[in-house]
Amino acid sequence: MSLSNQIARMLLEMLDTDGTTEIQRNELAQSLGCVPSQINYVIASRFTPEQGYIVESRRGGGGYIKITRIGSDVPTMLMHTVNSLGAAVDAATCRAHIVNLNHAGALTVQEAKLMLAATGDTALRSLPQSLRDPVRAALLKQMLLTIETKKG
Amino acid sequence: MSLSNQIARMLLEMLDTDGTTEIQRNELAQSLGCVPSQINYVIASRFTPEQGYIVESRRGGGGYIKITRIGSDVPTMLMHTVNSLGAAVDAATCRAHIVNLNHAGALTVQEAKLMLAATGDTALRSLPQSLRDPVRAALLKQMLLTIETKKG
DNA sequence: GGACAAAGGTCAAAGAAAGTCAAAGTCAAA
DNA sequence: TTTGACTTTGACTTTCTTTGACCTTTGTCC
Repeated sequence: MSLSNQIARMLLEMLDTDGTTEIQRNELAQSLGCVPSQINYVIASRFTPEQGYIVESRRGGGGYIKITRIGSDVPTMLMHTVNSLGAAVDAATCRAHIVNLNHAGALTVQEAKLMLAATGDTALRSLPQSLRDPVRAALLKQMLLTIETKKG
Repeated sequence: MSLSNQIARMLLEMLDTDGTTEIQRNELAQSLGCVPSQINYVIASRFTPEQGYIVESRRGGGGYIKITRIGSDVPTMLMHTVNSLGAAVDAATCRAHIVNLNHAGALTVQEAKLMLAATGDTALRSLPQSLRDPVRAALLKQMLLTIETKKG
């Protein structure tokens, strides 16, 4: 297996946890026994926007390279989530959906936070238990549809 | 993490209380174990007007450096709105609040849309009339508090 | 008012990362 | 065997950080 492939695999593995990873170019190159610019080559050839990645970096002391995987098809994911929602959803499941969509890049941190605030038990505590989950489902759907409209 | 980043984080933390902070350059530098001019560097590179900060200072005995976050009245506005909310709020009033905060620059368009989606009658239609306005108020409060946390 | 001390300000040099690019190497397909 | 795409390498560039020497402003005390 080529060196580039090894590096790519390693990066891919790091990305697996939560779709994002941050490296120090020189450090990684050293640990792999290659020149630093090799890392650039791998990123340029295998982690392009076309292939679904966003790369940010910073030079100078404390510099870094950050790679983020973007969700394959955001509108589809959103629609999928909306469709998978029944007439009611409990707080934990709802939270999982939101966190998931955020990690997949379908929701910004800000959007996710707002949605968590709206669908959390704190906001719905005035309601009798029996009504919370249905309202939560309606809220989540309505908000996801808003996002979808924006991005679709 | 680089020294500059640490200093920036520290300053940001100090700002969190009320959007303003006053430091003694030499003292802070000493406590961080860096040269005083490092503080200037951090301020020049991360607390510019473009990034929403005003910096004032004074030399000589009793000198200081004061950093103020612009738009620190946004949290105030949000808090004001939250405080003005009673235990219930009807759809029209709620909508007015949101539109208002958006025009005032306290909410982005995206945030406003999400909040409108969550507090609109569509999302709450499964609830009996008597429960809608209280829930709406709780939702709005909870979401505004989220925004506030972000920006305060 | 002048001298001195106590702040903060400026700037340029050195250091630390990452980026670029072109030359050289590899390898499989035509 | 030639060609062309893909890799590997390293010299050089650009950007950001750290440091220290020197400057300016302000306050205090004769």
